[in-house]
Amino acid sequence: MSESLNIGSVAEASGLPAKTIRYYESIGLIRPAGRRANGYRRYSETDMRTLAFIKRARGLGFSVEEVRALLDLWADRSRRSATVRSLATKHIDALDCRIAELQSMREALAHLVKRCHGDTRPECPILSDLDGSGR
Amino acid sequence: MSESLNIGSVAEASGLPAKTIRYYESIGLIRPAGRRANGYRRYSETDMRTLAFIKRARGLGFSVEEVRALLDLWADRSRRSATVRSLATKHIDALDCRIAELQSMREALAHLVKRCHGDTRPECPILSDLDGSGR
DNA sequence: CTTGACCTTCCCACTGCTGGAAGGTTTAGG
DNA sequence: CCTAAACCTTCCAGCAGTGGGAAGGTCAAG
Repeated sequence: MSESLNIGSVAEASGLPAKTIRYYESIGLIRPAGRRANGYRRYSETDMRTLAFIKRARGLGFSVEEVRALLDLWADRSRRSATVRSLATKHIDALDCRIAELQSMREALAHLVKRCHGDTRPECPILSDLDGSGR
Repeated sequence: MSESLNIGSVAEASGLPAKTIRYYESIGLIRPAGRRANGYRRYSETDMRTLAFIKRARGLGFSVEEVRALLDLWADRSRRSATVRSLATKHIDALDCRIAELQSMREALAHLVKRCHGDTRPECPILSDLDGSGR
């Protein structure tokens, strides 16, 4: 067992495109993969777990830099859970911020749409609002 | 009146950085500004209104391409308000989509944070979840 | 006359990939 | 045995939407 895998196999297994894996290697997010005699990258089960970790962290919206920090913590047996928690909490705040921003756009726009007839006439409160001749 | 303005003045008045205004010109979002004898860009009140329009549309989260379409509609006296409305509605859908995405990240992460002690010990449900050894 | 605030163009950096070109390798089928 | 497909490799370029900064021209105040 523990047969080593080509990039296509880890890609499929981890859910990350091969391109993305190479990219992660190029920016030093993961260690350079070992190579076979023919130059192909060789991955282990451990590498696969790392990639799956990254995929999940990205899925929670962590930036690549944050993932880097999480990977360090993951590897650090003497970490404090408080450090991880604070990183996560900061990220939640950022998400809340972004959500609030989008919601306020959404509300403003929904309000304008409600007042637009949406027919064949050119009069449109959406455009009126945008050009400052609001109302 | 109608004195013409330098880029710095329209920038301040419209709220868009001068860099951004030049960028919008370079991608053809706005028409190339006229030039003074010394090569400086020259802007009119009309240009200012256009820039303010763009700024507001961007503030509602419309992409530059969407803004391009909105500008066309704005200039089109025979437009149908239905066209504008449908563009805006599509954008609201996109916002809703993005908001839902961020909220589901937020929820998932908040759930993990709640279960993390956040103390000096290394055990951390956040990392456990990320590496797939959840629970 | 000099200083500083403008303006110009240019090119690079960022985030996080994604696509494509040009080429080497391996494998399955005829 | 040959070919075609499906892998893999590297490198280069691009997306959005700016921001930063270099290197230089211009203009108004003191």
